[in-house]
Amino acid sequence: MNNPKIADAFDEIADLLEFQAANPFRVRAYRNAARKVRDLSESLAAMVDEGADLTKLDGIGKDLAEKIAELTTAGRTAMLDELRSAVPPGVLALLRIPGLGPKKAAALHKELGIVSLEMLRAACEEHKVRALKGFGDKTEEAILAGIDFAAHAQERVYWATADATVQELLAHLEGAPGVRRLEAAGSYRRGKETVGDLDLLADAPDHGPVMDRLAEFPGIAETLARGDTKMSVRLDTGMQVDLRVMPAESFGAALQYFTGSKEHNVKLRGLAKDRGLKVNEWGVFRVGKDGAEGERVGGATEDEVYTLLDLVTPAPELREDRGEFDLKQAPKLIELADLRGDLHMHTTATDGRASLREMVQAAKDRGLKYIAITDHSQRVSMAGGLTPERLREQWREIDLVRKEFDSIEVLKGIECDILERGGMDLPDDVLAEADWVIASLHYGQSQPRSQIMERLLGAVEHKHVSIVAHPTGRLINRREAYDVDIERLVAAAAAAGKLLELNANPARLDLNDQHCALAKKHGVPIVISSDAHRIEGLDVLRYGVLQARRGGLTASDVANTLSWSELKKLVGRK
DNA sequence: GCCGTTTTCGGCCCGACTGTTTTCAGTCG
Repeated sequence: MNNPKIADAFDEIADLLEFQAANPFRVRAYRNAARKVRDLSESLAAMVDEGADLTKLDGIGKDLAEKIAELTTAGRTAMLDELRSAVPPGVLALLRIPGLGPKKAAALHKELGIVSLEMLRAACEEHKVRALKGFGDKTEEAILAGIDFAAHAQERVYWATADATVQELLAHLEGAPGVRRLEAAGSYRRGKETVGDLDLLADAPDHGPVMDRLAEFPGIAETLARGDTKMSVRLDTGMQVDLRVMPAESFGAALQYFTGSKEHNVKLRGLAKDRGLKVNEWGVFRVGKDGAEGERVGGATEDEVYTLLDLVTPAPELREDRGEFDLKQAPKLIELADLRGDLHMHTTATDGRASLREMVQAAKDRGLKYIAITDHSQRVSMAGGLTPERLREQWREIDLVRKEFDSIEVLKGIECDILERGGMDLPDDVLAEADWVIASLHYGQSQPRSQIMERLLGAVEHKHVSIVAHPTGRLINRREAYDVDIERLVAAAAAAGKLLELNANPARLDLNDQHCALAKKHGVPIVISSDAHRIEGLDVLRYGVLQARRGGLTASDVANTLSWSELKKLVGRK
């Protein structure tokens, strides 16, 4: 059993335990473990095989280590089997309904015997639900409305999609009377690859006008809640937007709090407690001897909050409780302006929509100093992949283009397929002539790990290959990664002096943030590439930069911040 | 269920909002 499956098992255990009203901290232990396992780059199955001490992992104790061993060897754990037999399948679906938590869901199951969304709908329509203690007619109506919502609850959207909505919301709210400051917080501000809902924070003397303004936003489906400081709405797209209106003196504390992540905040508040302080969205407070809230000591800015706890202020992208509390100084993370070249793009020669010259002009317009033209190789027949003859033809065209354009270098590249049986899709003598050779895998994606790794490692060790593109192949929300041993791939790249791509397409973002951190640890340079198939495709680099920042990368960790002549030496091209 | 030079037991972040209640539990983030 692989890491994601183990994480899923722990999450399911947490859900089931919660449903049974188990100790909330025990539930949290399982959720924490699920997250740690998901974040882990090493294969737990391999660690178990090697007899590694899993309790060395943060959040994994004796009990969870045993369950991991059980899951990796037997593919199941007795505890989960027992929980599943105790809770009818379908009951957990109730928890997806907004407003239904474990307590209410358990009451519905216990009192009315409800085991599915369909039964729940019938019970609501027969008004059996409102008769239960703790339920009323409003709850019943909310559940009925929530069933349809839960049935097709949307998944988290790409950061890029969320960004478009955020910009519209901010532009709309800026017009509200009295608004002094406006920020988008939450996972959006942390630059997470997907965003579930939007958190907006406003500094205004009075909450009324700002909330009224939000209510007028075109595309609001309904208002979910509205109080003195907090308002929640749902957009037509299904996305939820939470607005908080806070006074200026609390703005920093509020921004810190609503930026999260949850795990970061839990840790932060624990650290505050150790220091005799309390942190909430209103500020930082001393705690009296009797535990009562004491003097307020700060909270106007985020820096103030962190400084009061003797911490450096981590960039929002780093706030995931993945070591940011140990920072002695804040790293200067990479920025979009640091990128000087783009080394992965397509033209009409294969499946691109813009011609060679159009791509060069568009790249030059965007201030890029060098680009590599990297169309597909012949194996990718659906895209009209290039044979050696057609590739050489394109390179002759590039010779001409080089004379037509100044102030941008155009490199002769290729995105060469790694064949299903292993080996490269073009002969060595052709690859030897290229300035830049990308190796990537498009076919045989469901092969077992051993085969996938043989292909990837073969490419890494190939003398003419510069880099492996979209190394895991995952498509966010759509396709799982190939079965890649990322730890081994990174180690091999380090040994061979090769580079790895961070593909900036919002649907790929491959490598992911944790993989970037792993590459940095091994000293493997990352190249952030657009993989553009049209002119506008060149504009995705910013999403790659966000992902790189989440991995803690600085400009010196990213190879296309170098000039081409520096980068050429790095990859050993003549 | 995890964790620990203050602890191997007793902690484990904190507050807003809603609905169903007459003071609070449940849910959510």
